[in-house]
Amino acid sequence: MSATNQERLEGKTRYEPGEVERRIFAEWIEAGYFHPQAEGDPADNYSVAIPPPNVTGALHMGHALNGSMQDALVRMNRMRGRNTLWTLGVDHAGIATQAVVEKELVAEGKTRQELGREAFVERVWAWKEEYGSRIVEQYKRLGASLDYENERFTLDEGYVKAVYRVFKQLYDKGYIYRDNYMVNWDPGSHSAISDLEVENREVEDTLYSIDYPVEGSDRVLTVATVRPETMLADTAVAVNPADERYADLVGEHCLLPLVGRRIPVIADEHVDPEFGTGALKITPGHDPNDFEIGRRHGLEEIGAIGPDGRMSEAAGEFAGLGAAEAQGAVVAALRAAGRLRGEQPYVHSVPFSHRSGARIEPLISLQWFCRMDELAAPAIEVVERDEVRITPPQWKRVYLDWMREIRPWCVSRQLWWGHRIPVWYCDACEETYVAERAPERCGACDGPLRQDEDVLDTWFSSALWPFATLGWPDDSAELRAFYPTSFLTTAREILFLWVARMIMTGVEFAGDVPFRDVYVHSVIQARDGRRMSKSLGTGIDPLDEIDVHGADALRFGLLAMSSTQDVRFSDAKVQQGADLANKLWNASRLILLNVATVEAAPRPLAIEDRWLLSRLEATIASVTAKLERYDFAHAAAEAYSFFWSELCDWYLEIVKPRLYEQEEEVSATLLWTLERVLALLHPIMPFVSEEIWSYHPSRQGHLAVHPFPEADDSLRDPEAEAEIGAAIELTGRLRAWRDLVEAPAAAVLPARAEGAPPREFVGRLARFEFGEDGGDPVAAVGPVKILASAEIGAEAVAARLEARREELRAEVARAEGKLGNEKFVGRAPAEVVEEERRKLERYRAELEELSE
RNA sequence: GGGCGCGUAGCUCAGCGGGAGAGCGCUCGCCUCACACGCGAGAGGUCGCUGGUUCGAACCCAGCCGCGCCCACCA
Repeated sequence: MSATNQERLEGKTRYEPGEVERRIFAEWIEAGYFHPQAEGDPADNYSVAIPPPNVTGALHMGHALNGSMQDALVRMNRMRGRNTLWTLGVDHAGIATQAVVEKELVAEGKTRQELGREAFVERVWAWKEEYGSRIVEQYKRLGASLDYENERFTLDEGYVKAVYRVFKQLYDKGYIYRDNYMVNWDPGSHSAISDLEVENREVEDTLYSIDYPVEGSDRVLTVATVRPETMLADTAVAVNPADERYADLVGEHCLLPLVGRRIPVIADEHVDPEFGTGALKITPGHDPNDFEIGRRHGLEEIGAIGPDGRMSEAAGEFAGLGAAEAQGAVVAALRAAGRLRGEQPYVHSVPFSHRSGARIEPLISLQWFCRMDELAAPAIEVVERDEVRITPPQWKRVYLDWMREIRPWCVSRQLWWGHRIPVWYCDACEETYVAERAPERCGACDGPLRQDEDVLDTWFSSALWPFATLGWPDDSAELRAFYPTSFLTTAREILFLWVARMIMTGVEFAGDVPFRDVYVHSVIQARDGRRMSKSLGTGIDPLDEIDVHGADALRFGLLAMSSTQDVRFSDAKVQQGADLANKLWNASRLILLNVATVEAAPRPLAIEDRWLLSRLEATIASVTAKLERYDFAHAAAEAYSFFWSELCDWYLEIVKPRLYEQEEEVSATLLWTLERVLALLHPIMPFVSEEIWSYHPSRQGHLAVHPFPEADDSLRDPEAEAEIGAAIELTGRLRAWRDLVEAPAAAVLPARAEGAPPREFVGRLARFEFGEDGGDPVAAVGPVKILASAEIGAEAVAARLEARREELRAEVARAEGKLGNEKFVGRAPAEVVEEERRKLERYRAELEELSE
C-alpha cells in the first residue's frame, strides 16, 4: 500500500458517504461502463428498460426502491461479464406535463388557448429542456448504473416514428377505429380518459324519487336517481320484463316532466325489480348502463351536459347552468310541479379522474378506440406458458383474469401535448388518411388536409417502451442485441396500465415478449401506514435520506425492508445500511492496514480459516440465488449477517493475533475474503464497496466491472463448520456464565478442560485461563470445569447452577414426555425420534454433572 | 358483488408442519490497539379468536373477529 493510501485510511474511523459518492460516480461515467456496445445475442446479454418516470417527476420512494432493485441485478450481471444495458428515458406524460405548463401560464395571466397550439407545444418543449432532466440527475444520486449516454424520450424523433407505425398498422388491421361512444369525460383535464384512469370513490349523494306520468292514464312510474339533472336527457323508462307490476305498461309512453317529451316504457333484463320501485329512467347520453340499454333498444341519445360541464341547448330552460346548479334547479322545478316523490341520503361509488381528481362526467363523444381482444389473445398465451414469468405468482392470475375480460381502449385525448393522432381529413371530399407521415394533399380531390386535433393516450406510447427505445421499427443493432429485455420490476398499480400493454405490443410488433420476467414489488408506505403522497404530506424524500445517510444506506434499507406485501418505511433499516457501510469501512481498515502481503488468495492454515472460507462460499451461493429470485430482503439480510457476525464478530477477533504477527497466510486469506465480500455487496452498496476497493492491493480497475464472485464449492468444509461452530457456541456459553455470576469484565477466570483442550481463541475471547489442574471446580460448562477464584462469589455460582438445573429438568421432562408417547415414537420419522433421544441423553448427562 | 392479502417480541417485519427469529428499542457490563454508527451478555411472544386434521400446527383445513388492496354498470 502506498504511503498516501495508508495515511488516508489510518485516521479515518468514520465512513463519510457524502464526500465519496459524487467522486465515485463521476469515475464510473468517465470510464463509460454503463454504455454498452450493441453487439452479442440477447440470450447472453443483459438488458433492462427502466420504467420511464414522468418528465415532470421527482424521484420518490417508489422510484428509489424500483431503481435499487434494478440496479442490483443490472450491476450483478454486468460484473458477470454480460454485455449489459439499462436503458434510460423519461415519459412525456401528457396530462401531467400539460397541466404543469398551463399552471405557469395561468400564473402569468394567460391561457393556452390564447397562446395557440403551436406556441403552447413549443413552450412545453422549452419547459422540458429546462426542468426535464431533474429526475435523471436524481437517479445518478442513487447510483443507478443507467446508460446516461443514450437517454430516450417518448416524444423524440425515433420514438414518434414507432408510435405512428404502430397506430397505422393497428388501423390497417381494423383494430383502431373512430366511434361515437360513451367515454369517461374528465372535466378537470377536458379530455376523455380510459377506464384504467378512473378510480371509484364512495360518496354520499341524495337519491331523488321522481314521478313520471304515464300517457293516457292516471298512473305514474316512480324512478330514482342521484342525478336528477340528467332526466332532461331521458329517452325511456325501463322495467324488468318479468316484472308483473308493469307488464301492461311496456310499450306505453311516459311524459317526461319539465320537458314534456314522450318516452317509451321498455323492458330490459338489466333492471333490478328489487331496487326502488323497479322502474329505471334511461339516459343513454349520460350513463354507461343506460347507454348500453339505449343501443339495445335503438333509443335516441341526447346530450344535455356538454364537455365543459355545463348544460347544453338540449337542456332547454336549464341551458348554460353548471351541472351542479342545474341539479338544484331541476329539483326545485320538479318539486314545484309536484313530481318530486322523495329524497334520501344515499352512499354509492362514483367515478373520479385519477389524473385531475374531478368527478367523471360520462358522455358520448367522438373518439378513437382500439379493440383489444386480438392483441390480448397471444399476450394471454405467453403468460400462461410462462414465457413471461410473473413473480410473485398470484399476480399471474390477476393479469390473466383482467386480460380475459379486456375491453376496447379509448386512445384519443383532447390535449395538445403528446403524439398528435396521425390521421388527416379532407373537408372537401370527406376522405380520411391514416399515415406515418403527413400527406401533402388529398389524393382524391387534391384539397387541403387537416390533421386530427387529438393526441394519443400517454400509455399508448409507453406500451412500446422496451422496443421503441431500442430503435424499432428499424432493424437496429440495439434491437438485435438487447431485445427481449431480461426483466421488469414494477408496482402492481401499473400492471394493466402498462405491463399488460407492453406484452401485447411486444408480441404483436417486435415479434417476441418484451421481457422474460416481471417482478411485482411491494409498495413502501409512510411510517404510519398511510399511503405516501405529496398531497397528504406523507411523502418521504429519498434525496433527503441520501443526503443524511448516503445512497448505499438507502439502497440497502429499501431492499432490506422490501417484501411481497406492502411495508412501512423503516428508518431503522436505512440506519442499518449506514451502519453496515461504516462497519465495512472499519473492518477493511483493520485488514488493509495490517496485512503482510499483497496477495489475495485462500491460504487456510488453521481450521478457523477453513471455517471462514466455507461460510463465505455458502453465503455467496445463497445471496446470489436470492438475488436471482428477486428475494432482495433476504439477500441483504444474509450478506449483512455473514459479514457482521461471522466475519467481524468471530473471524476477525479469532485471527487478530495472527494478523498482528504479520502472518502471510491469514493476510492473504483476509484479502481474498475482503475482495469477495466487496464484490458480493457491490450490487447492493456500490459506493462504499467501490471506495474500499480503491485501497485493495489486488485492485485492477473498478469494482463495477470486477468479476462477480461465483461460489466455489471446493472450499465448503462441513467438518470445519461443525468444529468451529461448536467452539463458538462454547465461547458464548462461557461468556454468558461469567456475566451471570457477575465476574468483573477484565478478570481472567481459571478453568480446566476435560478431554481435548478447547481451541486457543475460546479462552482468549471468553477470558478464561485453561490450566492442567488447580483447585476445585465450582461449575461445568460443557467440557469446561470452571475453578474457584476470588473473582466470583459462591452464592452467585450456586444461584446460577440452580437456574441451569431447573432449565435442564424442564428439557428432560419435555423430551421424556415426547418419547413416552407411543404414537410419537411409532409414527414420527425415525430421524426425528432419534434426534429427540440424543437431546434427552445430552440433557441428562449435563444435569447429572451439575448435580455432583 | 367478486378476487387477493395481512393480523407473530414495545415498534417494523421474517418464518409457513418437527424445540419461536432479525433489526430497532429496552436492561446489565465494557472507551478490549478496525469500528461507542462499537463489543459482550440478557429481558421480552396464550404466533387475532374458535373448532378440526396430524404422533406433532405460528405454519394445513373450516368458521368467526379486525385491517388493507384490486376488480365490478345496480339507478
